[in-house]
Amino acid sequence: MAKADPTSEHEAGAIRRRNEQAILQAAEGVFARHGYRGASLQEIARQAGLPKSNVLYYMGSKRKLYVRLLERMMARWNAILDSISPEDDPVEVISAFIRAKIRLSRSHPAGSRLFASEILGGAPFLQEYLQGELRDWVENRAAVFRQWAERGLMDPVDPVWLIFLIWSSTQHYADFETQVLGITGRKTLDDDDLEDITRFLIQVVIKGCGIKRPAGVETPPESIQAAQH
Amino acid sequence: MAKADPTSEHEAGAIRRRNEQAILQAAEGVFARHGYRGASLQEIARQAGLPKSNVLYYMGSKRKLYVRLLERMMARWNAILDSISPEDDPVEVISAFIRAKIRLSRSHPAGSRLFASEILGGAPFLQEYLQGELRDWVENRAAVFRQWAERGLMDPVDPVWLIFLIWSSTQHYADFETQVLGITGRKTLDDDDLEDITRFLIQVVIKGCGIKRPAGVETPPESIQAAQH
DNA sequence: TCAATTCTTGACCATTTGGTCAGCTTTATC
DNA sequence: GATAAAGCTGACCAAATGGTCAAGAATTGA
Repeated sequence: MAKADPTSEHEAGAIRRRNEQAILQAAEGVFARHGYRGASLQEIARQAGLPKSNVLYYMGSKRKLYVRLLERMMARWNAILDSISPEDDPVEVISAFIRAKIRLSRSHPAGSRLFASEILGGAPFLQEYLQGELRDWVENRAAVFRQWAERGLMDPVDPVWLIFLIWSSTQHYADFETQVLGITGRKTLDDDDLEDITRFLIQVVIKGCGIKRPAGVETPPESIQAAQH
Repeated sequence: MAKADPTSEHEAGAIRRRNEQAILQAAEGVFARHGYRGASLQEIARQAGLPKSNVLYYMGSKRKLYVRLLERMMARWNAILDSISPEDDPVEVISAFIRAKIRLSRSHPAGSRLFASEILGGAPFLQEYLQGELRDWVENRAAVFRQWAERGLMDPVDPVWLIFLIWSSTQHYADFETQVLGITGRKTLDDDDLEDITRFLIQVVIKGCGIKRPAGVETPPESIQAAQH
């Protein structure tokens, strides 16, 4: 007797898709919590509601499963990393980036922690990505920031340190949620909290780096109001 | 034949102290890299240059060893968390805190990562600390920040989010060193880099939160110059 | 000097690890 | 309804895990 109900889905490969999804989700949590070595297929299988053999059947090996999760997270990442040009409004760009980053950490907390765990462990599987795509992206942004600084649209801060500042502070609320909750005594961080945090970070970064709108911009859109005061 | 040279040291307990130190140092690195579950006593023993049995002889169990490392790191932590009063100079206090935090992450990177790994894993061993000492400390600081805001010495930002911002950004350079190095293409972060980062963070936080010196302060000390511009 | 204490470590243990595989059942295709 | 393909999984494996222990070696203190 099959445990899964033979419901509606009739498309080919439906079973595979459903089981893979269950495994990926379970694995993301376990890897995030215990790291690559500390995670066990047994626990992943249990959380996915499947026997261990079945996990191996779909994923091949622990390593392949892990790499697949990393790649999925990097893909989400890349979807955010749209490029910018020196002609863009700095206030708008920085605000949008902070917002997007927080939203990503929020919508995929396990993936975010998985990434953090990988980096903590020395990034054995991500060296290439860090030194390739991500590095190019950072240098691209840094170049634009420098042009903004030259045009007086922001203070001449080191663009790389600025990027890392945004990075770390936004990441923090996903990766260290336990710490934030423990210290604040909350049970969860709700959407209002996140909105507060987002506005706070935008305000501090924009004001702290003296980021200005280029001449000719009149009405600041809603999303940035917190940054003016 | 003993492997350790029977040199100078003649004080009682010298052997124990030396071996425990070797074990603790090795273990800090391994736990930081692989997390509690992922770390193996075998590897710790190897890095300490001792047989596994010897590690157990000194530390009792994996769990005890881990807890001991956490406590050691928390003790270092606590040494930084000196209390402040509303009469202090906000600029001075914030700058000193950022500096101290960076210095700690810098001087004990493995311990810092160990802490991060513990939090990522849900802080199973640190719940008490987070909800006790650390929470009290945060609330204490938050109260002072609020008074500063009332006296117009800083913007009325949420003090808790400010503390977390400082926390996360300073921690980042220890925990995510791999990422920073990979992306910047450096081999190491030297003292000059760290000084740059420190000044940048101090500047952004102080300017970004509109933190001012109280009336009556004339000459800003060297350490803060970067924050004025 | 000699007994007491501390230190050292290989052998060993039960359990868990990632992974294989053969044989089964279910689903898809014509 | 038959054949093929995909899905399923318990039994099994070698290796590694945290931990115990006994017996000997080195150090200490009187």
